Amino acid sequence: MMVSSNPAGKRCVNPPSERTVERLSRYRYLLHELKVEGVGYVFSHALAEMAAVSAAQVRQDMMAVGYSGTPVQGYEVEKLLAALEEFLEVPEGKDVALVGVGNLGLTILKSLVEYPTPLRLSVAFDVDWRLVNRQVQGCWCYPVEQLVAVVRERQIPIGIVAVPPKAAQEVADLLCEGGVSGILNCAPLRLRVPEHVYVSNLNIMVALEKVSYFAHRNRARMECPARERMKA
Amino acid sequence: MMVSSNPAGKRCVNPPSERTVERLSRYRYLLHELKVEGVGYVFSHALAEMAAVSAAQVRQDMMAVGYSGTPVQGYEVEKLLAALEEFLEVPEGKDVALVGVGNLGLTILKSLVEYPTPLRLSVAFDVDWRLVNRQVQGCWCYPVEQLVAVVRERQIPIGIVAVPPKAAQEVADLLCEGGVSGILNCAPLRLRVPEHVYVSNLNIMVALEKVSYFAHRNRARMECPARERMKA
DNA sequence: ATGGTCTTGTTACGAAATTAACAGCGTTTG
DNA sequence: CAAACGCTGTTAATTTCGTAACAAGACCAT
Ligand SMILES: NC(=O)c1ccc[n+]([C@@H]2O[C@H](COP(=O)([O-])OP(=O)(O)OC[C@H]3O[C@@H](n4cnc5c(N)ncnc54)[C@H](O)[C@@H]3O)[C@@H](O)[C@H]2O)c1
Ligand SMILES: NC(=O)c1ccc[n+]([C@@H]2O[C@H](COP(=O)([O-])OP(=O)(O)OC[C@H]3O[C@@H](n4cnc5c(N)ncnc54)[C@H](O)[C@@H]3O)[C@@H](O)[C@H]2O)c1
Repeated sequence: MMVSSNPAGKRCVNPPSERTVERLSRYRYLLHELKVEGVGYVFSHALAEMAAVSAAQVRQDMMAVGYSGTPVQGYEVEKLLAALEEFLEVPEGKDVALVGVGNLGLTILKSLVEYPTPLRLSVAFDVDWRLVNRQVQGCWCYPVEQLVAVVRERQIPIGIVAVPPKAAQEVADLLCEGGVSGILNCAPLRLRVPEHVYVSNLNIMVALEKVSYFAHRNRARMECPARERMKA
Repeated sequence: MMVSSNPAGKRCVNPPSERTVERLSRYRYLLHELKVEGVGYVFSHALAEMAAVSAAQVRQDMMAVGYSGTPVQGYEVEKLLAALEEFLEVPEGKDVALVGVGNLGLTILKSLVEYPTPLRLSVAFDVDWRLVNRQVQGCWCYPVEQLVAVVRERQIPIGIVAVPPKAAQEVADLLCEGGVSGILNCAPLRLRVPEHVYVSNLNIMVALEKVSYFAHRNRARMECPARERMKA
């Protein structure tokens, strides 16, 4: 028994899926909120309610983390939060580089400073001379020509691509050359990167069109006996 | 044979999953790009490459749409695009209401006007008196007090919640009272809505933390024989 | 103390989604 | 004209995912 709780090599057993990690990230945020509110313990079904998942899902996810709660009192908020933070920990470092300080870039920059995450947006890059060589929201903005050097020097492991689509691939190449191992891509195209670099794509429009589709569909569900969904 | 191609009641057969609709939305964008570039035909594996999915996945998705390509030439870009647009069509209307014209709201507003989608951001709402009763990016911004009336009057089916977390539930209640059937929620909490209202949550931080986790994990994959991924 | 009532941890099952395989059919080429 | 090739449409298989069910354990009331 007691899987996935070996102190050192935890990440070789039971590799969690992307979905699982997404949920763990949400749990972490919710637990942070609970801690701020002074809540000491939380049940799996309460956490499930907050995260819009099932209680069984929460418990199974906790199994992946390796944290055990006490049967009747539930999970101790602080302990579980600490366990999650350790599980999501990045040995490589918590620094993030933002490329493209436009509308979206600035939004991300601003929201990262107030979001409770170990990740820290350390540096930003842009081509616009009006934006570079100055502090933006407590984050220094370099000209993009210095990207490779700075990212390599500071060993920044993660980059955010928030530039227009035409410049996205070029910027991604620079980030990879600088040695990042993960990229959050906000441009609506597929980035071509070396195999060891992980890429996640973010597209608000896709999310919006999904809402559009299912909004209509859900309303018409009384005339068409689709399977039940939205269980709350 | 020939499933899911009944002209009128298409959406009662083979209900597509959320994942499927997300992919269809991406295909639609990619096909739009191809059309602009003057490309006439596209193969399933080419589209798959662009969308970062498998060719079999593309073909199966096309089956859900009900569009058939020609065996050797592939899919006709314009025809397939039209089929996708018809499939994703919303009989209720294409109007979207944005609530909260702050950093994120403005970003969405600006990017929606240049993104090729049938959805149109018709109206915006905010509490800030400096933002309301004027045009923002070609979109009129009302005070939030008029939300229910305007949304109901214009029968707007979709709302975007881009306000601070503390105001999110309140705003969602107003949207539901106005009669929307779908909400894109950008606040990091679960909205409580009537059962017939579809909600999709968007959280950039979760995406970023996912990148953080798997970035580290992928780089260490040569010492730990995880299953192969990122197949390109 | 002890029985009852809650929880969690874990296993097993069912559903869903992705991948693989193959038959059908234009197109093209010799 | 025939035959081989290449891509699609569809079905089948596999793998992944989520849920349900249940044994074990802590607390509480009596
Ligand atoms: N994922 C989404 O849902 C979503 C939403 C909005 C925007 N976007 C995308 O995000 C990207 C940025 O959008 P935006 O609205 O912030 O655009 P923007 O024009 O406001 O900002 C782009 C910034 O990138 C900078 N830039 C341009 N070329 C550069 C280069 N080669 N190197 C470094 N910096 C460079 C520009 O100077 C500008 O500051 C676009 O690709 C857009 O499609 C995505
Ligand atoms: N999903 C993400 O990844 C992501 C990223 C950034 C921000 N956010 C979230 O989006 C929301 C907005 O972020 P932001 O950076 O744009 O904040 P912001 O403060 O810049 O903008 C909020 C806007 O909402 C308006 N507002 C406040 N209360 C309102 C009310 N009751 N009715 C109508 N309007 C109201 C404010 O006047 C302001 O214009 C926040 O909940 C934030 O957490 C999410």
